[in-house]
Amino acid sequence: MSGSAVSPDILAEPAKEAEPHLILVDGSGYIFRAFHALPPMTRPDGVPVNAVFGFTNMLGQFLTKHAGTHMAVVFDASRSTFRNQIYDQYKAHRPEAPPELVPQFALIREATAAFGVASVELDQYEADDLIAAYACAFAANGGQVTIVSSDKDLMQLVRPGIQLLDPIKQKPIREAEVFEKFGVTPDKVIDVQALAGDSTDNVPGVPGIGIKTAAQLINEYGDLEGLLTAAEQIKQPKRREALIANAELARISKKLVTLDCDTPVPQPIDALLARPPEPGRLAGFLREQGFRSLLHRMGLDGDATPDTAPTSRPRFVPQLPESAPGTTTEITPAADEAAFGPYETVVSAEALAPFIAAAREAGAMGLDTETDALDALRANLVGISLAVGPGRACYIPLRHGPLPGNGDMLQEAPAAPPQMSQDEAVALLKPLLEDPSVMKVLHNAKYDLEVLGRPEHGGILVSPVDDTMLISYSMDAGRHGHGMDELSLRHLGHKPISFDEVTGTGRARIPFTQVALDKATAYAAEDADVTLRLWHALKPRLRPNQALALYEQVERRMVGVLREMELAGIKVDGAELARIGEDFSGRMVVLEKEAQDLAGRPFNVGSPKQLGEILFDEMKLPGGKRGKAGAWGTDAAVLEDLASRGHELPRKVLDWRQLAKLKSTYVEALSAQIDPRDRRVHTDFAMAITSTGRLSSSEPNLQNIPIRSEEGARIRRAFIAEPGHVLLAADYSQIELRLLAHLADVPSLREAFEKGEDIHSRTASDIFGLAPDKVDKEARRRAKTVNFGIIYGMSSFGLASRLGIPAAEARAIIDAYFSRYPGILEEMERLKSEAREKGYVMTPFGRKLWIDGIQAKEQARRGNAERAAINAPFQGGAAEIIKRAMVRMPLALREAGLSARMLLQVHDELLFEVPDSEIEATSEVVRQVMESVAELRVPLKAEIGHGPNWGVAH
DNA sequence: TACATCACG
DNA sequence: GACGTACGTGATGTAC
Repeated sequence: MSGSAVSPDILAEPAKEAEPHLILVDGSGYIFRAFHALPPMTRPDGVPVNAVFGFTNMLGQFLTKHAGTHMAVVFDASRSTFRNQIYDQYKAHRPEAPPELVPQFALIREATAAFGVASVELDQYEADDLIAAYACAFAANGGQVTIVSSDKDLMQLVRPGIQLLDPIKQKPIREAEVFEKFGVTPDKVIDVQALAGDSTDNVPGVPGIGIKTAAQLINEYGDLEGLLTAAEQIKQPKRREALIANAELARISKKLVTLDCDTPVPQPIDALLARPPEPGRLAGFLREQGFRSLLHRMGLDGDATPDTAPTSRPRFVPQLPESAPGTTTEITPAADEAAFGPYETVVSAEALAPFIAAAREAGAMGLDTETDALDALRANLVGISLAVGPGRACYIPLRHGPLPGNGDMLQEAPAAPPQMSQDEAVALLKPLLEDPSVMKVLHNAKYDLEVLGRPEHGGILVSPVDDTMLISYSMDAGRHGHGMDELSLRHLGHKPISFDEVTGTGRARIPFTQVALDKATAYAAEDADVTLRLWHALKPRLRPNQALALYEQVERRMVGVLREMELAGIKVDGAELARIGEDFSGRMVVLEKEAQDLAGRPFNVGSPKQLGEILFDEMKLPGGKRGKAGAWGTDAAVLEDLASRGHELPRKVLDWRQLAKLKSTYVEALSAQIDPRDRRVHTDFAMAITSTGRLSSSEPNLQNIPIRSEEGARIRRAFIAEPGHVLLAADYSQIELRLLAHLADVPSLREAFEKGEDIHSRTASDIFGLAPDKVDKEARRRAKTVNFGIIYGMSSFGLASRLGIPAAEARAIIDAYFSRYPGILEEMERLKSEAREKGYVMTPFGRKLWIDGIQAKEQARRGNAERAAINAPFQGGAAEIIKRAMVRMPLALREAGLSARMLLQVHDELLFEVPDSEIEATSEVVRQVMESVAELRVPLKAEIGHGPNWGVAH
């Protein structure tokens, strides 16, 4: 694909997306623990529910702390399994399930579903067998697997990619822990169990041999068969006799304890994809069971949980309501209020080791990188900071140079301070940063992951990752900014040292490489410390705010997807841009001269102020309006109006402005952004800027490349595909209007979308009372304006000014619209009152969007907020849909064996670079993913085109 | 640095 | 009776 023609150090890395992670919960373990740990409880109707309560509580707790890309709770389906055919005594003395537990099994499956988690079970197989099958398959495909169980029988599955998590101790069980328990490596566990047997499961084993002896024998003879073959030579007579006499029993035992990776599975792995919880279903379930305390604890018992005051901190949810008062897991004051610094500057492996050990011990760490630029694709790594607990953080400088200013011309050049080499630091840190059992917490992870993933920085693929910026954004979009300093002040009551304080500003700013190590450490280590503390403060809020699924399944997965897109960039034909620029320059010279001749004097055509004075003071043209600064308004609408009245000057200025805009922004600035290494431009997608859930794009902004005018389209045609490739553009058709038809459930609009009709023509027919074949261009144009205006909360005044018609006429059109489309007016009113009462509105997928100013006393400000509230669910819902498509796209393409790269997202459009031979297949995969990503009352439709450049693809 | 303007969805 | 009037972004040039 196109990568072959570009610089390998940028693009050589294969597409890697958010790390697949499967969590398998051993349901039976949870159930029996809950049942025996809790006193009897019944619902009002007498159904026993203590196990249901305990299970629900434990699963809820678990989900506040863990999430994977895939997840399932695995249950035992029946008492009788294939093992009873091998050995009829297997688990024979297990008592029947207590009668009070029996009716709870079904409710527990219901609870699982209410959390949006898959249940898995299969007749004739134990949960352990299914766990083995899924774990093996998932790990074999390169995924990470966590099995939540304390069942030692599962320890045989531990290997790279598969670990156990003890649900009681919350402790990972890996090879070291298995060895501690069985005295052998995980792959030999079944041989040890075959010899030692298991009285609780009635696995016979060899009498007289326990785990210790078994481990010793297996380590000596390799495996069970090796041992049985050599049994004759064993010195101890008793042991020898026992082994010879019970060889067959040992073989049967091995079969009983062996978990077969080839066990049939009842559902494909895809069915285990972590799903968003269904809004209301969990609350409904909890209410049905009468679990009021859980409703409350999960924040499902009323309206929005108000944000905490700026300096107070959210608390962890107590682990169990039954635990004695005061024994909850709230942050202790000591840990909570640890000082921010002093921090350690680490310049040796010896000094780094305790931090690495502490990170592994804690299972989570804060991470931050310092660089010498903001552009992640060019920046050099200057240092790394780690945090392992509140106040426990360090900075590892790597590329700090000598301090400026203290060099003496007569002496030798000043030396750089002693530091670890990057190679040494990477060698020590890479295993930790890639360790699936240690959570790495970053703020704006995309940036650091881009820096650390570059080959010259060790190609570190940090995983797993949490991002405090995205955690905050998932809950609080529109409410405030999500920069670290702001969140620290808001949630930790602490103002971190600012970057400007460390490097200076303006001309005096020095690169981070020139910052003295003590200052650099105070700043950098604090950022890692703050990040980790923010994680502790914010992550537990996700579930009670119903934002966990959004974060885990959408926002967090977008990090890797966007990283790949930014890395890929898009090729721009610089020579073509230069030709366009020449053409525009020549025409601007002519227009400028003509404008000045018409004005009667020279003036700066680019100055709205001078233009206003000429038009309204000197030429005395009518219709001038002053802006808030007292200057005449001269924007395009004003100039168009003047031009339509026959004045020549405004047209010249309009034409000049268009060319000036295109030339400065899209010819000159864009050309300067082309990376000489690959002749591509690499944008930076901001994930937590907008108030609606949209992305934004900057440096350069590739979401506002011209298209509407012919001059603009020339620019777009300078975005090209590599040789042998095309650009493929896929647009969601009318996505916001589809959301309107869905949300307000408008019959006529729904029908038009079902039938694939032109929606604006349908609206024209409906509101102007025209037969479908009588709808002309003008009627359609007006209907289109109304359709979009509705989504923006437009008033009759606004419609009148857009259409150039009297306000009364506009009023009549809007009235016709609302009466012909019942439900829309109600929906608009509902959104306004929801915003007023709760402070936020919701997208159809459950993202809360906070509306700033909705309570304002000033009518103007409040009006703005009300229109924002009306628009937010549509804009935000559309953003949600395309993000879901984006996180599914890389896997879908890979599974289809396609090498297309996703390059850009422009709100309702995805742009791909596709090998010529894969155009058709890619189109189908893209269409399938985009159209199936949400189930609305109307179909989703993607329109797809392709060509050698972006203009043609569209 | 604030404002006006205009490129996009 | 006055007020303001279609949502969301980012980049540029002018003027202060």
